[in-house]
Amino acid sequence: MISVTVGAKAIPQYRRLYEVLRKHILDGVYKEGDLLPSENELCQLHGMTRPTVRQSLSTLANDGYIRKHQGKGSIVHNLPREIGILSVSGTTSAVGDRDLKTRIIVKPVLMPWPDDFMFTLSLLEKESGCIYMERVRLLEDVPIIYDISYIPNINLPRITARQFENKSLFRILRDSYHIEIKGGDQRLKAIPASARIRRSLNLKKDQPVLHLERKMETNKPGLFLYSSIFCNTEKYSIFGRF
Amino acid sequence: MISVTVGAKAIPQYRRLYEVLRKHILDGVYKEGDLLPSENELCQLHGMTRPTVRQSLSTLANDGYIRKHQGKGSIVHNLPREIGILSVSGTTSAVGDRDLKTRIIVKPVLMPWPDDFMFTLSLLEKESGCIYMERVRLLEDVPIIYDISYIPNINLPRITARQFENKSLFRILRDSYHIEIKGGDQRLKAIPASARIRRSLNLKKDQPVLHLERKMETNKPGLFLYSSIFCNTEKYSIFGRF
DNA sequence: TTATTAAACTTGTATTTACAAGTAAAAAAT
DNA sequence: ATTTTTTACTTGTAAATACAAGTTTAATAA
Repeated sequence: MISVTVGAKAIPQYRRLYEVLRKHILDGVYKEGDLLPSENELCQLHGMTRPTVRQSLSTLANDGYIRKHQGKGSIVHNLPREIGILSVSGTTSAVGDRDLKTRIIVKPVLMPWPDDFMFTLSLLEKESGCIYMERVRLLEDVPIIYDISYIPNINLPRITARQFENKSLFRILRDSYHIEIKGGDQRLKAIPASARIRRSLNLKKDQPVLHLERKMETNKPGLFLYSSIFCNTEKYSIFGRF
Repeated sequence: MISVTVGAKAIPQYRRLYEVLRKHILDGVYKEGDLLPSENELCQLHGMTRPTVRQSLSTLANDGYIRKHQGKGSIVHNLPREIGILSVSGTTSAVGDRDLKTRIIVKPVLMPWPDDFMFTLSLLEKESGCIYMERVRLLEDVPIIYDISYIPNINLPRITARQFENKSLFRILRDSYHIEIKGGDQRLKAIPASARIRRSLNLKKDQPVLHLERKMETNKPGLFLYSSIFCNTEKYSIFGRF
C-alpha cells in the first residue's frame, strides 16, 4: 500500500507551547531574569496538564532559554543568543540563520566521497556518492563561516539543480524532501587558517579558525548530513551549554 | 530550628537507572549499535514505571549515550567518548577526568577580580574577591589543557590551604563544601597561543589553541564558578552534541 | 514464491493523581 | 520591632493508565 502524506504532521502540544514560550522570550515578552508563569498557570492558560507543560519547560531549559529552580520557578536566561551566531546545543536548528546571509562558493555537484573523509561512512553512503557544496555565511556582510557540506546522494532528485542563494540548505531539505535535522555530533578544533579559508573569510595574518566537523542525524533512518565548518571567531564567539 | 543533614540525599530512581545504564555502556556491556532493553523490560527489571524509565533514557539520549528511535528502541551511541577528552555537553561532570592528571601551576590565592573579567559579576561576587588558581591537565603526561579558575570567595573557609594535586577541584568543592555543578554556559574561540600558553602546553610554533570561557552554575543559588580554558587540539578534538 | 495483510512489538504523547522538597510570604509569638 | 512558625506556592519525583505512531515479525492471500 502506498500512503502519501500531504498535510503537515500534527504538532504535539508540548512542542507548540515550547515554540510559543521561545518566541515570547526572543521577542522580549519575558526578559532576562523574569519568572515565567508557574507550571500550574501554564496548564490553565494553555489547557494542558502538568507533565505536558513540564516537557515544554524541560526542553526550553535544555536549550538554554530558561533555568529551573525548585521552589522558585523558571527564570529566563536569554543572554547567549543575543551575541552568539552559532549554537553548539539546541534542539531547533543548529545555526541561527536569521541574520546570516549565504553566498554560494561551489554549487552543488555530485562527486565521490573524499578518500580520507572525516567520518566513517556506511556502504550505502559510499556507493551513492555525495553532493558537495561550499558556502560562505555572512553577518552584516562580513564573512564569518565557511561551510563545506557533504550530502549522501540518496533519494534527492534534482537537488543539484536547485537554487540555494539566501535559502538555508536545511530549509530546502525540509520543504522539498521532508528531511528534518534531529541532532548530531560534532568535533571542535582550533587550527591555522589555510590560504583559501583566509582569503574567503578575510582573515588577518595568523588569525586561526575554529573548525567544526559535524555529523547530523535526520528523521530518515540511515541518512546523515555532514559539514566541515570554519569559523572566524575573532569578533564573535560560539556559545554552548553543558 | 537548625537542621543538619549528615547523610547523603536520596538519589531519585531515574537517576539511579541512568547511572547503571551509563556504566554498562562505558564498560561495554552494551556496545555501539546495540539495542538497549525496551522500556517495558527496563520497567520490569528495575521495578519502576515507564515514565520513570523514560526519564532515565531521555537523559542518556541528551548526554549522547544513546539514540532513541520510535518503533525500534534505544540504540547505544558510545563513539565520541572513546576518543574525546573534554565533553561540551553532558549532565554529569563537564570534564572526563578519568585519565587526566592535574598539575598545579599557581596555587589558590585570594585576589580581587580582574578589571575586564570575561563575565559580568554581581555586586556580592565583586565585593567578595576571587580565589584564583592555574592548573595544567595532562593526558598520558602530555599537557593538553590549561585551566584558569576563578571562584568567588563566598563561604569557602580555608579553601586556599587545601591540596589540589591530582584531585579534581570539583570533587573538593563537592566533598568539603557540598557544592555541585549543575551546568553552565560557555563561549568558544580559536586564538593564537600566547607565549606562556605555548610554553605550558608544549605547543608547536603557530599552533593555535581552543579557548573556552565558562560560567558554571551550582546548587547554591547565586554561586557561580568561572574558568578560562586553553586546549591543545592538535591531536585531540573536543566533542559535543547538538 | 511473492506480495499483502495483520499482529505484536517498539517509542511518543497525554491525562490524572499523589506526595516530596525547596522557596517565599504571611501570620504568630517573643 | 524582631524572630519564629506556619502557610501557601513553587518545582521534583513517581505511579497507573490510555491511546497514537512507527517498526518488525508472523500470518495470510495471491
